[in-house]
This record gives sequence, C-alpha cells and structure tokens, in this order.
Amino acid sequence: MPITLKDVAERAGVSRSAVSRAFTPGASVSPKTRRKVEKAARELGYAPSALASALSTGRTRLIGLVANNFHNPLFLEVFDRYTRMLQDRGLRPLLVNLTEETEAANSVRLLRQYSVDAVIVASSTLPSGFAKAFRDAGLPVVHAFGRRTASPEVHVVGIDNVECGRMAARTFVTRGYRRVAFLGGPEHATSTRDRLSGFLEELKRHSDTRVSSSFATGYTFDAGRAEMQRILASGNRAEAYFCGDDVIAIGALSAVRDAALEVPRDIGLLGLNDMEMAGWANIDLTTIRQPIPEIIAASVDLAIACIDDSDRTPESRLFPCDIVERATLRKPI
Amino acid sequence: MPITLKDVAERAGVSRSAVSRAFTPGASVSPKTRRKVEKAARELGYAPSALASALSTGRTRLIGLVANNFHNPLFLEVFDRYTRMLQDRGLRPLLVNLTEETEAANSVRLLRQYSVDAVIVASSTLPSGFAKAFRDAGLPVVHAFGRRTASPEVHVVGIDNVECGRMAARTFVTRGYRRVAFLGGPEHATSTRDRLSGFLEELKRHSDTRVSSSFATGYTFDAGRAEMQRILASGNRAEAYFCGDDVIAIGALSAVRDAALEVPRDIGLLGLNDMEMAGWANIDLTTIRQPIPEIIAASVDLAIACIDDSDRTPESRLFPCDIVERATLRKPI
DNA sequence: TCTGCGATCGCAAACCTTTGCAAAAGTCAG
DNA sequence: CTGACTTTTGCAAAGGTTTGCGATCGCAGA
Repeated sequence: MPITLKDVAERAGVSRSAVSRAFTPGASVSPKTRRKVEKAARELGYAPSALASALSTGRTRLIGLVANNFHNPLFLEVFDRYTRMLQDRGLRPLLVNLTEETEAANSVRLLRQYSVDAVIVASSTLPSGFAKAFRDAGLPVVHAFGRRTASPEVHVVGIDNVECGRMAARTFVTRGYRRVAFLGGPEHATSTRDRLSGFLEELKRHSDTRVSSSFATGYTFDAGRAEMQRILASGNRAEAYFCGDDVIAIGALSAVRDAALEVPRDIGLLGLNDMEMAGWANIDLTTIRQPIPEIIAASVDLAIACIDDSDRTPESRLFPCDIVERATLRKPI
Repeated sequence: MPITLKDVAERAGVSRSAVSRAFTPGASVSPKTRRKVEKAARELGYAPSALASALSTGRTRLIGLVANNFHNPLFLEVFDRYTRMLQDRGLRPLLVNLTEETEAANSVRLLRQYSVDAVIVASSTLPSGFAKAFRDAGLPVVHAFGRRTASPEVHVVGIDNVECGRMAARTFVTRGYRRVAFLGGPEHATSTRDRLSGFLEELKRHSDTRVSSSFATGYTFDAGRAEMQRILASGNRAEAYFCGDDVIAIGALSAVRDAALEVPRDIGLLGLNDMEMAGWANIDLTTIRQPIPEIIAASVDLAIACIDDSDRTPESRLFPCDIVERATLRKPI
C-alpha cells in the first residue's frame, strides 16, 4: 500500500540505490538522475520510511524525552521548546512519562526497544539512578535541569543552584532586609538543598541578618500556601522569603494576601524560575529567572554531540540566572 | 553491538522463530522452549527491536500526538494523561508541535515517515484542514477537543460547545442575573462561536434578560484582562460574564479586582475548563468543567479502534460538562 | 581512436523481525 | 504398535532502506 523506494525507482527508471542517494545529502548523484527521482517521488507522493532507514543506519533520529513533572506549568514551556528545537534539527521527541515510575529497568527497556539515539532527562526531581541506568544501557544521556556533581556520571545542563541561593541572599541584603527566610520545596530534593546552602553561606557574611528556613511538602501552589499559612499563624514571620519555586511563591503570596498583609510592604517574596504566570498582572512576582531557552538549546546540542561520540566524558554546563524585577520585593536601597 | 533475536536463539539452542514466538502473545510455543528462551533473553538483556518488528508487521505502536497550544496550562494535564494512557496500552506518543505551522503537508510527511499507526489531534484551534490532510494521507485520525459537525470528516471527541453555552445561560438565569455577557476567545474560533450561539439561543427564552458579547484576542491571561479592562472603562458592564476559557476568566478577574470591584458581589464570572489553577485559593473560579479524563480515554480508545478498522465511518463522541461551584458567581436563588 | 581518471551507477548483502508453510514431534485411542 | 490427530518447530521469504564494491559512463588529453 505505501509507496516505497522501489516504486519511485521504477517510475524514474533508475535503481533503488539511485533513489536512496538522491534523498541522502552529500551522496554522489548526477543532477539529471536527481531530477528524475525528485519528479517521480513527487508524483507518487513518496515519503521515505524512517523505520527502514533506521534499520540500516542504526540511527532512528528519535530522542527519548523523559519527564516526571506534569504539574508545574513551567514544563509546558519546556516541552514546547524541546519539541520545536528537536523538530528544527530533524529529530523527533518520544515522550516518556515517568510519573509514579520507580523502576528504571522498565524505562530502559522501552527506550531500547525504540532504539532512541539519545535520551534527554528533563527533570530536577528524577532520582539520579534513572539517568545512570540509561547510561549503563549504552544510551547517550543528558540530564537537563539536573544537579552538578564533582564527578558527573552523565552530562548535566542546568543552573547552579548554590549560586542561585547566594544571589537570593545578596538580593535581600542589598534591599535592606535583615530578617530573611528560605521557603523551600521538599526538603530531600537536591535542588532545594543546594539553594538553601548557597543562601545560608552568603548570609553568613552578613552578621546583622537573621535567617530561618522551612519547607513546603511539594512544588505546588497548595504546599506553598499551606506553609506560609503555618508561618503566619506562628506569629513569627520574617521580612522576606526566598521561595524554592515560583509556584510555591504564588501559593505563599495568596496566603499573605488572605492575611490582609501587603506585598512588598509587609512581607517580601522572591520566586525562582520566572514561569509565564509570574508575569501576570495579579501576581507580578519578583523572581530569579532560569534561562530555559539556553538550557534547552544546550541540552539538545549536547545530546546531538553525544550521538556521534558516545563516550565523551560527562560534563556539566551551568547557566547564570538573573533577577526579574517585579512587584513582590522592595527596590534596592 | 546490540543483542538480537539471533543471539538469543543461539544461546537458547532454538531457532529465531522460536524466540520471536516466545515474545509474541498467543503464539504457539511449548512451555519448555519458552522457559529456555526467557532465560537466555534475561541473561543477555535482550530487548526486541520495535523497528524491525514494525517493518514486518506494519505496526509501529507509535501514535502521533499533534498539538499547537503550549500556553494554556490545561494542556500540561492533557499531555500527562495522554502519555500515561498510551503507555498503559503499550503505545508511544510521538509529539508533534504545530505552533506556527501553516502547511499541513509538512506534518503529513513527518507522520508518514515514522509510520505512526494513528494520529490524535489534541487541539480546539487547529484548522480542520490539518485533520483532513492526515486522513487523506491514509492515517487514522481522531480529533480531540474538536468540533462536532453534521457530517464529520474525521472522528471527533470533545464536548458540545453549544450545550455549554446553554448551560452557562441557564446558570446565570437561575442565579438571578439579568444583564449578562459573553467574553469569548478569538471571534473566528469555532469553539467560541458555538458557545456563543448556545448562550444566545438559551437566553432568547428569557425575555427579561439583556445580553451582550465581546471577544478577547486570544486564549490568554493578557487578552482576557485587556478585554475586561476595556469593558470596565466603557462604564457599561454586565452583571455576569461567561468567559470562553478559564485563563481568559482569570485575566478578567485580575482586571475586575484591580478596578476595586468585588467578585461575585459586583460582578460575576464563569469560566470554562476547570484547569487545576481554577481551584487555587486566590482564584477560586466558578467554572464549567470539561471532562478531560473521559475525553482523553475516549480518543485513545477510538484511535486504537481505528487502527484495526481504518475506514470506519467518522463519529463524534461528545461528553457532558458540569458546573464546578466556587466563588465567582452568586449561589442559585 | 585510445587511455586514464573521476563521477556516477547498480548489484546484492545487511539490518532484525514476523509468519506461511511444511516437516517433525507429541498425544491418544484402538 | 499403528494411525490419525494436534501441537510445536524451523526454514525461508518478506518488509524498505543503506552502502561497499565493482562496473559503467563521460570526458579530456594524447
């Protein structure tokens, strides 16, 4: 039923190889045959089978895009950019949803069955065992939004969470906040811990500041709101909070407003990520922008590089973040 | 390098066919050979190549998941459910991002190259030409979140937008609103038009109500906010607004609050979709819930059915919506 | 006309699996 | 033990493409 190389070859009066070469950039074909082939292909509506091609070349042009966070709106933007960037480079994303998946072996089997050329893990919370399992299965792996370690076992692209913590601390200090706090995501998450440690480290240099910290139970609106409510109820609040994520900050913001407090007059909030919603007029969250486009571009480029050179030594590429000035923090003094 | 059928066959001391059959549910294999094969496969870490299998069977178990809306947070939930539901059925989503794509031919070529078994178009705004182009290329197509037409050209799963409009109208009437309005998405979108026509139709039966309508320029927060600001500035506002989408409603809500008006005392708002955010405490939007899980399940089931019976006559499956009672509309009187 | 040399071309094998068919093995009754 | 079955097994072809290798072509120079 479908049109194959052979059909095109017959119609164009050339061999199958000629047709194949006409569709392979850089292959040796005379302009004349190329024209004949193109004409025949057009008339027949031929589309080369990526499957068969993959079988001979060993390249599927399929990239496993692994994610486990489908609740943070930021990831919609992430998917948008990944799919488009991969498409632009002639690659296709095979989306793998690891929500509730605990067994790396399953995902490995799945990715190997479809012989993806590489895997991009786009998650800050996926246990590192997964990335390692993929690598051990011989798949080139890039962990985007991952954590830099001293001797990385897979390629990592992301931000320096420790430096983000420092940046938050400096931001608070230069704006005259003296009693500050960290309102993180889940305590065990490595990103949370890194941000906190940078935050504390930088604040140590300012002996006139007091700092406290607490953790929301998840990277969600409700968790952020609940934690801020608890803080406010305790009657012992800080002047400004560095939240582990925009969505936590937005939850905290709602708790603050419900308590009839004003932002930034009574309490300051600083988010992290700069998701689209942070810019909405009713939120207008001052936040640390994570350079998503750069991270995504770098992870795709790195994945492509790994395909050709499958055992290049793992590297980490970290991108600097910057403050997006909005309305939930006092201006610098 | 990769382990193939042949390697397993040699190690198990059986033929390649035996191995293949051991992995094919329902094939005729003796328990003894099955055990031998399974043992060898396990020891070798064999994963059957979906590609080669696809080449023989003509089935890739790949489903093209086509979308063009990566800004409405609702779609994150949609992707989550699709990927998981497809995974559960042993199918894989090949995500195709059609943002800014105007030429259906490109997408057709792409989907044919990877010989997807079926295509699910998940979009309420994609021009119907795309779905038709896919169908004309011989691909089974299901249009989810699409529009029912008298004689559908592809399978459609979604909601009855006209009925949603009527439901909104009835809701307003039973709560004693007499000056009501429609604040739709882009005027040309068929979903917008259907909702409006149902809304107007139902209100005709209530001669004591006055109705007006206007349109946001897109299904976005900013567009909803801008349109509501325009309305408020005109000094001629209605008592309650039926918004074409939650995100528009949330934008409108922010404009209302900025104008120091109170919801629902001064102005009522009704959304459509019930996205996760609508339930956030600082929004608490009364809205018409679209039964996403049912729509997605039905569209996947339909797609699967189409694979086996590729020219079954197109049908539409529409699901009823219901009101989610929250805090932006008066209670029924 | 003949030689030499690239450029182009076609053959056929290879990639890995499935499956129709026929042969082999197993089962069971008589 | 035989014959009539049924179940299991292996062979080989098929599916669509790529690619190494040897053959052919076109063309320039002698």
